[in-house]
Parts: sequence; structure tokens; C-alpha cells
Amino acid sequence: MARPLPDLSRLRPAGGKHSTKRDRILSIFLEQEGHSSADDLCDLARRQDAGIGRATVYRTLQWMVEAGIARKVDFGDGRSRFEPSYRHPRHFHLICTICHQSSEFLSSDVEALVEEIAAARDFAASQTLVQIHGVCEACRTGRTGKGAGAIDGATTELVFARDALRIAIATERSGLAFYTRAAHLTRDPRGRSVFRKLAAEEREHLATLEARYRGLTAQDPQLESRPTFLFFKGAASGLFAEGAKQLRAGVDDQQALLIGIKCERGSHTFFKRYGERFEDSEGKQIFLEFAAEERAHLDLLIGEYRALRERQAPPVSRRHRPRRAATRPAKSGR
Amino acid sequence: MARPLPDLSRLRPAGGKHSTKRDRILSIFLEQEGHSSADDLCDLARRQDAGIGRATVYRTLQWMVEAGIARKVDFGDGRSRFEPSYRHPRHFHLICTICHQSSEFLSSDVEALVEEIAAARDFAASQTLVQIHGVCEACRTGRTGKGAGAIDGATTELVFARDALRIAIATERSGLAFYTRAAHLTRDPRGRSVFRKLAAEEREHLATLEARYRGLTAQDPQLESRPTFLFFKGAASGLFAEGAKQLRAGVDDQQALLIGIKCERGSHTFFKRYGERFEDSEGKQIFLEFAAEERAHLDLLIGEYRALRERQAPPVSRRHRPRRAATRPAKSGR
DNA sequence: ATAGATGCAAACCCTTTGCACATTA
DNA sequence: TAATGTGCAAAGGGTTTGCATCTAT
Repeated sequence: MARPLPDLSRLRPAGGKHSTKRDRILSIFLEQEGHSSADDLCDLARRQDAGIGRATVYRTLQWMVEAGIARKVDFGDGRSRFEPSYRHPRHFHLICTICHQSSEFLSSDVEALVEEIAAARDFAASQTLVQIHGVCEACRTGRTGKGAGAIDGATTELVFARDALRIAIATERSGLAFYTRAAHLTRDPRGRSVFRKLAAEEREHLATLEARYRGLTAQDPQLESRPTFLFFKGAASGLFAEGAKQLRAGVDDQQALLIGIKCERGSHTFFKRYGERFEDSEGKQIFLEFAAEERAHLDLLIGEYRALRERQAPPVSRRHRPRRAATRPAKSGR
Repeated sequence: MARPLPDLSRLRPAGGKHSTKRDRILSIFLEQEGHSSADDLCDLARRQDAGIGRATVYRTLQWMVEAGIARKVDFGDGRSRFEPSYRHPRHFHLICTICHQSSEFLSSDVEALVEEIAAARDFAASQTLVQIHGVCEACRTGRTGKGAGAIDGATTELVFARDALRIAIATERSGLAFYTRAAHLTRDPRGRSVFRKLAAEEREHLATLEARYRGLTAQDPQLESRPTFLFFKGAASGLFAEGAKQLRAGVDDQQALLIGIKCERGSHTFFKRYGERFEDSEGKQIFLEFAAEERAHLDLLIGEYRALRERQAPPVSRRHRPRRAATRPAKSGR
């Protein structure tokens, strides 16, 4: 379960010299699964090097926090705990009151609500803490604790990437269905070809994402069975499903384009905002790449929509049309 | 700002004798606004009775927590704080890192998400902690801190009741609009009279709720201007708005009844679940009363729907009628 | 009279700090 | 050599506890 050690030389924004003891404590910390207390680490370190003092452990931990290698977390049991922060997104915690293990999750839905609440109260939020205290599945069923708690930082990053990919794939599938249907329904030949093109792109991109997903699962055979880390409901895939439903109700070519624009715009905004929220990690990258993809589709659709309007509307009457119709297609939906 | 003292004799599930010092500490605690630390209380208590020892304060606080008078909260600053819990719903916190004041909020949306997440992880949640750390409006703008932090427990209960009433009133208004429209559209005379009756009931109940709302604001002139305590989005009022939209799309009497049933059922479920979540308080009562009201409407509608079906459909051909032909309104109508 | 409450001081726990010494650049 | 890391022990802060002493019932 050893994780790939981060490049230590780059992890020294806090400055400082090399030192055997510090390196030892650091590497022990990084090997740990879950959230260790200073005491835990001190004991572990002393097994390798009996002469390590408590103070050094505390000082090293402080240094790690400053250097961005670790984050301090308070589970309310009187001692501080530390978790790796390098390429490990901020998250929330489920904390078992029996075994004191904690497992991590992220809910962008919760984060979004929290943002709204802070805004409503004129509060400049800098950090949000969500802890669910209770009894974990392993403690309740009495089974041995091979549960969600036993996940090290490297795995969390994989799980995060997995969940990001799952969201992206679901959206992509949904988009593919939408464009396939749209291509089917569109009468205007040029519009049809655009939808076909987009469907093809979605199909190709879907294949890429699926390959990437397989690549991930190859890194950890248990990856797929691990519990969800990233919870989301406001997913963009719902947009395309909604769009497809609208298509089914019967629309003309122009409306189909508008619906597509709405979906892609929503999706792009969603993934961009989503991606920006996270810290450096593969998951973040997946979201941002996906956002860019959607952006490209959006531009294509907008161009096509304009062209269609040009073709359909005689230039004379153009000035009587609302100029910015295409920038706010949302109005025509629901 | 002294709150009505709770009946102490009933607050002694933890047992124990009377004692002047304990009573003094308790009453000082209850007078406090916000969240006091043991030290705060000790200082305050010593102003009235110099001979009070730290240990007594700690022991009294422990006793208060056991007796359900107080709740211990940890804001991560190394000391425990205590907040009144008598008729004071569980809530979350916004914590200012500058002035260390904290203000309270409740988000049933967040709670619902948390429940889902815990369920997904097979985790038996017993308590959830949400803390938003950051800088409050008062500290940011430099204005004197008459902000949201300065709210004592009694006020929180009022604000909670206010928010509960606001939700109920919004739903009621929405329901009134729905039934008024439904009465207008319904051709079947009996069905029309049912909708009229419901509209009248909603109007009357609305008046009751508004009177209650005025009663609340009379208790605290600033009540209306206080920040939102209870955040919610999954409100039931949206159901009726959706229902009214469906009515507009053109439906027959039977369908109108079905839509009404759907709305009332959703609303009832929502308020019941909502109300049950909270601890004893006026807000809880408001939700539960409202749920009962909706339940009565629901029963009435269901009865009417059955009667209508009996009248309209000869038993033989009943099963051949398309039951839900127009549940999806045409999109082109917009 | 007796269980329970109180004050004081000491003990506790986790964490930080002062200082002499060791290590690193 | 100068700056930084380390160990030890002591000090810190918040909180709890042991024990003799009060105080309600």
C-alpha cells in the first residue's frame, strides 16, 4: 500500500535543511492509512529510531502542515490528527465513535449549499468542516475492519479520479444519446450533419474516457468496489436527459440546436466550476479536461445556430430580431 | 434579552439536589448570548459569588449536558463551548475567525444529503457537525458587531418558528393559487366544489398562519430583519407551482384531482419528515400541524377522486381508459 | 444522617517552548 | 561557521479528580 512518494525536494516551500529524523517521520506519516495523531506517529517513529523526541514529531508535523504535505484535522477527541494533503482533495469525514476510524467523502452538493448559505449571511467562508459521527458498518456488523476506513491517501486519489470519470462518462453517454436522437430528428441536412459529428465526437471521447477508466481500475483491482468518495446530484448528465426529453416532444432544427446549446453550456459551467473547486489531482484534471471538451462542443453548436439563422432569416429583417438571442437560449427551455 | 427560564424542576433528569451555586451558574449560562466557554462562565459566576471554583463550573456544565440543558460544541480553538439545548434545535455553525463569534443555521437540504451519504456508506450516523469557518460580515465591513452572532437562544427559537411559518405560508399561498385555478378549470360541478372548498380552506388557513406570523413578530420587533436560520430548497411550495403549471397545460377533472393529490401527498410527506427531524419547539409544531392539514386535504382529494371515477367510469370499461394521458405538458406552448 | 455538592490543589492530557547540543549546508 | 534541527525537561492551557468539607433532604 505504499504510495508513490511525492518529490520531497518540491515539497519544501517552508524551507529547511534535510534531516534524517524529519525524513523518517515524514515517510512514516505518508505510509499511514487514515488519520494519525502525533502520538501514533511518535510511537511508530520510535520503533525505527528510539531516540526521537516528542517535540521533534510535533515540530515536524507543524512543518508538514506549513509545507502543504499534511493537514491538521480535529475529530473532537482532544488530540489533533493529521492527514496527507499532497494531491489529496479536501474532503469531509465520517467518524466512527467505536473504532475511531474515519473515512472520507466529498459532496459537491453539500459544498454548493454551504456556499449559498455563507453568501446569504454575508460570510466570507474560508473552510468548511463536515463531520458525520456515528458507527461504521464494520463495527455494527462485527466484521473485521477491512472497511472504508482502511484507505490510504494514494487510494483516495484513485477513488476520486474514478468518481470523476464516472460522472464524466455518465454525462458523455447522456450526451451521446441526445445527439444521436437529435441527428435523427433534424430535417435540415447541415444541422443533421452537425449533430452526427457531435455524436461521433461523443462516442470517441466516451471511448477515451472508458479506456482511462480501465487504466485506473488496472492500478487497483479493488478500485471499482470501493465506496463512493465523491457524491453529486446536480450532475450535468441530467441536462442531456432533459434535453432528449424535449426533443421527443417535437421541436424544429433551430430549437434542437438551442437545446443542445443549453445542455453543453450547463455541462461546461458545471464541470468547470466543479473542477476548479478541487486541488491538484487527477480528478480535477478530468473535470477540467471535460469542461474544455464541452466548451468546444458549445462553440460549435453556437456557430451552427448562427449559421442556421442566417440561412433561414432574410438579412433585411435581421435588425428586428433580438441581437443576443443566441447568448441566452435558456429562456426558451422550461 | 432574558429568555423565559425553563422549568428547572423538569430539567433534572440527571437528578441531584438543589444548590445555590449550581442554580447561579445555570442562570448565568442561560442568560448568555452565543456560546460560552467554561472560563467565560467561571468569570461571570465569580462576579456574583467570588467563592465559586472552576471545578464546580465544569461539573455543573457536565451536569447540564447530561440533563439536556446544554450542548457541548467544539469550535476547534482548544476549549469547549456550551450552548443551550432546551427547546433549541440542533443546528450548524458559522464561525468567525476574527471575532470568534458564531452564528447558527440549519439546512435541511444539507441534512438530507448527509443522510443519503451515510446510508450509501452503511454508516449509522448519530450526529452531524457542520462548521463554516471564515470572516463574518461585521468583521469584514468593520461595522460594530450587532450582527448575527448576538442572538440568544430564545431568539433562535423565534427565528426558527418564523422560518417554519414562512415556509408554511409560501406553501399555503402556492396551494391557494393551485386550487383557485383548479376550481376555475374544472367542469365537473362536484369536482369544482371540492376545489372551491379546498381553496377556501387554504385561504382560511393562510389567514391563521399569517396571524401567527404577526404574533411572532410582535414578540420581537426585529424578528423580520434577522438573518435566515432555516435554509431549505426542497420546499413543498414548488410542488403546487408545478401542479399549477400542469393545470395550465390543459387537463380534465380527473387529472386535476390527481395532480392535487400528488401535490398534497408530497407536501404532507415533506412537512411530516421535516417536522419530525426537529426537537421540541414551536417550529417543529408548525411543521407537524401543517403536515396534518395537508394530510386532511389529501384524504379529501383521494375520496373525491374515487367518487369521480365511480361516477365517470362504468365498471366494465374502466380499465380501458388511458389513465395518465396528459401528464407531460406540451413544450411548444411556451 | 447521608448522599450529594463544593473548593482547593494536584493530576492529566496534549501541545509548545527554552535551552544546550548536534547536524547540515 | 552560521543556520537549522533535536532532545530533554519544563511550562502551558484546558479539563478532570481526590479529598476533606459543606449542605440539602
